[in-house]
Amino acid sequence: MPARSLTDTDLVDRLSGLFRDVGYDAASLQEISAVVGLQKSSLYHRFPGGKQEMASAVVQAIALRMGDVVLAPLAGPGTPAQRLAAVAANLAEFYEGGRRSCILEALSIGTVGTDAGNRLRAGALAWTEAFASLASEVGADAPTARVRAEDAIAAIEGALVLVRVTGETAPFERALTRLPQILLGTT
Amino acid sequence: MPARSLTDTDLVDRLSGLFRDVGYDAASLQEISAVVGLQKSSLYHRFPGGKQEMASAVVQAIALRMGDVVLAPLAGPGTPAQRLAAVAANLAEFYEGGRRSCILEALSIGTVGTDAGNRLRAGALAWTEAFASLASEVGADAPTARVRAEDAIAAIEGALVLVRVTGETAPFERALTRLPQILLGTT
DNA sequence: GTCTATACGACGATAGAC
DNA sequence: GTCTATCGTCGTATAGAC
Repeated sequence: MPARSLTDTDLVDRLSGLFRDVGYDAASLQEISAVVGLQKSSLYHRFPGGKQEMASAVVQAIALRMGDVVLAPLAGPGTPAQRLAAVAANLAEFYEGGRRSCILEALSIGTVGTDAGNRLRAGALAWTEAFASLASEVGADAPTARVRAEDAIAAIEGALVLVRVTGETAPFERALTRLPQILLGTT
Repeated sequence: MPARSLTDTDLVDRLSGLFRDVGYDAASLQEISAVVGLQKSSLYHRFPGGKQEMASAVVQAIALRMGDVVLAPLAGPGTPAQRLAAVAANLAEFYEGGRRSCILEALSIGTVGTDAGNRLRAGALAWTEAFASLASEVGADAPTARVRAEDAIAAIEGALVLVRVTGETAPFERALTRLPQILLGTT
């Protein structure tokens, strides 16, 4: 089989960056082509389903990435607070201090296909369950744990929106700082 | 002067609905034309600056609307808690229980022009100051008040994102319920 | 002020050479 | 697997009749 000029990983990474920055509909194939360094027809060779399949692959890749960023540290050793601190550090890096958008938000509006949409929902659910599981660990009952998890994710997502509108990153940094309060009930 | 088949208010209201639902780039002139019931050329008569001017007008109109929804009740009579409850009720209606997106989020991604972008930032600032002013009223110092205001808005925006992805409106309702805690420090 | 008709470039997507 | 070249459609925007 002929060599790929770009690994699937690199390809999807660049796609992710673009979709996170401009959303689905504003990401034209022309711009995608420029960003990844492949002609449009080559993109269709990699993604026969076109732009919608690219979006779907991006969501899948980021869901996988969130496994490393969120799920893995939570399953690791240390106290709940220590593990959550590791997650916060990872999130700060993943969102580049709040300057990059979340795919949950950037790809949930517009003409994205059902495939990517379903994967987005699944990703949100997985994230929620991971956070909820940590809350349970420190004594919260199931409904409370779920509420805390959703509130924590909402705090992050909302802060990212605020940062994008205002240009000020402080709200995002605070959202990460407040994670223990929201999730563990630490005062 | 010839009669308008549609008032400016009605026109912009319908534009707002569409932009809130699909964002800027996915709102084609064809769809806009169908939604407002005017031909594309008539839209250019009303908005010589094209789609970007439509988006700008939408942001301006919603900023005005937020005056009634948020600023006015906060300036009215009653205790801070009572006034905030009125705001929460208005927000529940404005966002239709979480099923409609916020323009701050829907129009802050993609190829929206600088005009709409500047108005978005101004709107976010006005909202922040209104909330911060309420927090000050119950004893928070200026920096704390601002932090509380931003956290409150982030909680709402994040909940709206979560609702759009998952279809569950509970996080949004909780965000409104928690407004007093976040903003007034009520436990 | 709204309409029909149209310009024309950009869009997503495909064909076929290498 | 990537490329050049091209398809047909839809995008924003305009011209000019009424």
